[in-house]
Amino acid sequence: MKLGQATIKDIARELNVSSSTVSRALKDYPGISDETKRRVKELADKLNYRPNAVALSLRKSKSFTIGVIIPEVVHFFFSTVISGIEEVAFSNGYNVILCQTNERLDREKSSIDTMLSNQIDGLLVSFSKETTEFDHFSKLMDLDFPIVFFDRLPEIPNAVNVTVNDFEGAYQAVKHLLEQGYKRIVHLAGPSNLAISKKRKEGYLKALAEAGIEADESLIIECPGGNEKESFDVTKQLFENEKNRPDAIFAHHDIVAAGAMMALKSLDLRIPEDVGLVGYSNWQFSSMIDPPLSTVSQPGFKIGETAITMLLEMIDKKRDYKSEPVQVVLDTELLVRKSSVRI
Amino acid sequence: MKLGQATIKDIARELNVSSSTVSRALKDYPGISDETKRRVKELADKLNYRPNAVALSLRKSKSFTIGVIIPEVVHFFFSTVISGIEEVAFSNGYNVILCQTNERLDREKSSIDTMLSNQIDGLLVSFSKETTEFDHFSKLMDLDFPIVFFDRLPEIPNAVNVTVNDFEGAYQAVKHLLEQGYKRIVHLAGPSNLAISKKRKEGYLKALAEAGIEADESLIIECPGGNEKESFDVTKQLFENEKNRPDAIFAHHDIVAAGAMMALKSLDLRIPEDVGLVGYSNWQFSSMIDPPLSTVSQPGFKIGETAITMLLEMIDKKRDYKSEPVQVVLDTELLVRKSSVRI
DNA sequence: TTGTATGCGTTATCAC
DNA sequence: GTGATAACGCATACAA
Repeated sequence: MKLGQATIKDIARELNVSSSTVSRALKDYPGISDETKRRVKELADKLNYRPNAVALSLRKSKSFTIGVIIPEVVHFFFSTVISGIEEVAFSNGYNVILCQTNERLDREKSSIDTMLSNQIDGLLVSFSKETTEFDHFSKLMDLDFPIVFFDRLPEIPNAVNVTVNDFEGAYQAVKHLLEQGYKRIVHLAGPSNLAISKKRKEGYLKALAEAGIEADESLIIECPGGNEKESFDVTKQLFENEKNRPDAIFAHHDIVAAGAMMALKSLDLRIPEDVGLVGYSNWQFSSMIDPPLSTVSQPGFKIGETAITMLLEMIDKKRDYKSEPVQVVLDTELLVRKSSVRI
Repeated sequence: MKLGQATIKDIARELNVSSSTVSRALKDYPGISDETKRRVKELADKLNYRPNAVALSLRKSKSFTIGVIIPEVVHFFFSTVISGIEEVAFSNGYNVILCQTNERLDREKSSIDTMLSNQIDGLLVSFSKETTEFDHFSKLMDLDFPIVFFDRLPEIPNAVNVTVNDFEGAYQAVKHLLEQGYKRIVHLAGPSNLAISKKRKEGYLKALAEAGIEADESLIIECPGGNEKESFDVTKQLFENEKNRPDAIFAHHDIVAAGAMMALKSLDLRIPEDVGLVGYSNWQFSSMIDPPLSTVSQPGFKIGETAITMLLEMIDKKRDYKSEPVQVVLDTELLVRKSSVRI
């Protein structure tokens, strides 16, 4: 702070009343004369009085601030989630403190520490790729501190969380490819330590199994980096050899799909005629590339909205999430575009 | 807050010393016996003591929190800026409170109010498209409240700000198109009330003038919405008629360029052979579309870094920005890709 | 209808 | 070396 902000005391002094009177007048407490109220409010207005939220936090042991831990802000999906969080927070009078971990565990831990120092009322978390043990979260949960996880699921019993149905999303995507007549479908998978990656892989496997196709482990390739270059290289190598060449790709991520698409083009393979392609996440660019990329859309904004709504309920103790833990699973939507339609 | 956090008082009570002693011991003040220090620190550790930043804020009239006002989080450029801000803030022990205005003035004003209530130490602002008067900012600046504007420049004398050289960026882009032999260059411009839009238009005009080409007002079309659909429609109409058809487009924004690209394709015009295309901002998708889009890249991360670094200097009064106002202008970079290269 | 006293957690000032 | 006290801004239990 910096501004010579007027306080309740200033108003009280000027009006020759006590600070309690001013405090009560400002909040329309019963038992204050209309005349006093009028004078107080008038002066408050004139002095541009603004309650000091910090003092209030201290007094009430409540800060109306929630912390958000996110791996990377520069990520279409996450920025959408943040947007949803911010909307609901704002309209409920809450502030949002944002920390990005850059996928690092130490950042995650120290960010949480700072936020706790700042007396946040609750925490929304999508933890880092490095996070494999969850003590720093479960300790807090044991103390009844409100936490809602989103997108990435911790291995903590009864953790309240919001995710999308990754299994179903992947299943639908691969089923769609099969219906289009593709047979040898590659899966460019995510880092195997993330639950979302596992779920997507399982969905892929289920669709194959249902179609009576035996899964070929050599067609499941991990692309943990999630950048174009990585999947470009992987794809190029995989499709170079004409013999027994795959005819479709299900990528765990649109960026990965984009890299694959470039690799296919560099090999003069046509999409969707020669190779079908489906991504994941519906990044903003996906509809703009050529051919437009089929993808599984995750409701990022809604994830954010849902997560913070639940968090606020926990904070206000409107619902007892302790006795009735909640796992919300939101539906994905398969967006069929040109890259996977050949019939 | 929520956790039954240990306070200095708790430690004092348990150790039968006064809170002042504990406070001093924890901060290695001189004049405290090593023995006491040891005992205090040990217990603090055991109780997982964490200083209450809210109490500190109140005491010190300083919150180590800065506010960020941004039009939209879901915007590649802005998310990059936020990322830069967050990095520097974190490493300097500052928190970031984020508010998005959704390009609305009322949101902007009320967000600032809440943030001020929360005793932020300073403000980073990219104001909304609706903002045409700047009293709500200049009032604060008159009171010496630290504000740094970025990307969008307010009409306030001596406002400290960080922008990119939009004039030069646009100039380079159009010059490049001219060098490639394009002659009738359309400018899909941004909202005319934003300084950045004006600058880009001026750069466009200068490049034309230098090449001895007279500007044709009918080739400058405003696309204030900045979405694909808008520019798709505009472009389609503009290029439908073969007679006197333009042969290049300089869009104020990659999304706008993407819409234009789709329109050109729908008219079976080839890029870059028939029509050259350059965008602005280097969105993540720009390198992945077909053909890859030439664009003017803005150093978003660096803008964020620079803006907050200056803000922290203002807060710490390391430099007197009042007597020596600063306008930092960062360079853009023209990324030449396929969409604009025909020779 | 209004005022007084106290405390939220911390630290600066003065005292011993 | 250490302790008591006051203050940051506000709300509230208790008095009057």
